Amino acid sequence: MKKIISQATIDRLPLYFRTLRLVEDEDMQIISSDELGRRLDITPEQIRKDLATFGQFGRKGIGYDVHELKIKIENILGLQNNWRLAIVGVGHLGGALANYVNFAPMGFSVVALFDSNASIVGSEVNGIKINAVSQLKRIVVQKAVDIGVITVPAVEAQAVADKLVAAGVKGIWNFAPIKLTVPASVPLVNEDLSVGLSALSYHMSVRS
Amino acid sequence: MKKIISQATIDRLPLYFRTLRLVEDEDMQIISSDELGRRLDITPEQIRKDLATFGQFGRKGIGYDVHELKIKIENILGLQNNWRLAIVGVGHLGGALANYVNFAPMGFSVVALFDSNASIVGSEVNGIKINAVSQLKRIVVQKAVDIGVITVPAVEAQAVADKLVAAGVKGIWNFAPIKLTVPASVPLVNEDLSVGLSALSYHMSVRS
DNA sequence: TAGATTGTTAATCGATTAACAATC
DNA sequence: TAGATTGTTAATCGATTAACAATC
Repeated sequence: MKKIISQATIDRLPLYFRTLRLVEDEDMQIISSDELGRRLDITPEQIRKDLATFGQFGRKGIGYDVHELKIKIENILGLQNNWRLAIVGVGHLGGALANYVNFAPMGFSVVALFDSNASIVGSEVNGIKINAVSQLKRIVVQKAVDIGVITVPAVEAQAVADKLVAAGVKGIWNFAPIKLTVPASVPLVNEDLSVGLSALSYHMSVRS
Repeated sequence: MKKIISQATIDRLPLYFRTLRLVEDEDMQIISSDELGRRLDITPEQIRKDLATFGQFGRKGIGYDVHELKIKIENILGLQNNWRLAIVGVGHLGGALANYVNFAPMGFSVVALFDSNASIVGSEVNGIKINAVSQLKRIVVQKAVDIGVITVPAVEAQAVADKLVAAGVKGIWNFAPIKLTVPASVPLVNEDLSVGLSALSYHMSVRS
């Protein structure tokens, strides 16, 4: 599974995955690139190209087996690993993520919460206890956390990232609006809300 | 301001904007593409290319005026419009966005909340009253809402989008994991958390 | 068979990187 | 002046689109 897949393709795979889950629930057995494309506003050529990147398992003249393709994409994305998340920073956003219902169908589960605010340490969110950040390393190891989610203010984010890396997480999902520096061995994805909102503002402006 | 700017460039502008705000706070007057690039992990060539898209206002041998560039990017992105947001769906995520502190420095303000759950209608979040969805059109007009933020479950998202469009919003920011159909005249930006998290999963998998 | 649809190659398009003249 | 740095052109790289043979 070491084949290089372009980031653009990787970013479309979860859309295919989600749609395949939906059509599987509709008891559809086979789907064409055309139908999949219609449901996602992506050209069928693009979809076939993306899928061809990691093998050929469509049937000419027929289409793709929905279940088989779903499992295949799940494995390409590594979702079958059932990654375990720890959220650092249980403010409004961290709390919302601790309750986020769309993680489960993708195989992610939140197993630990951390906050530096002593007044909320010890309480629970969605049945998960909030721990002090001082306990981060111990609990990350104990709970076998794979992914650290950073939802602290920007000024604290780098320190949290450092702690997560030291504790041995395998990846970081950062919501703080700041550039983080982590070892190349630890994949980092930034979820920057200001980017999408600014793009929206731009498109609204040029149109008026 | 009708010049076409590539989406890739548009998506980097908010990063430049944020960094310029920071360095302005550090009382830096002038910044080079090199320094800006170092702070963002973007090559200086890329930055100069992006900025050159909408005019020339750097000084050769010197760099860019921090304040001037900040204002320029703010105007390109249309942030000076001080867009007014309405959030539809005050669950965990909608509630978190109603409290999100990073909107204000970019000129966005949340002016209305809506939810279909009668048991929370009438209560307040961050000092903003939650209204019934049945009041959406009236209140969107009354409060001069520009942007509709969709944080309802996927199955309800299209209906909410239709209502927002009918009420006359100028743009939609969608957090529901589903493809929405809106008129081409209404810019739509999807904030899909599963994309980033899946990409993280992928990178963690290929590395192990 | 005829119609449908994939997988793949070739063509096009667009974005990034490199290079460097202009100039502060 | 010499050193620094922009703005722009050219070269490269990568992604999307088009076309179509293969084949169910």
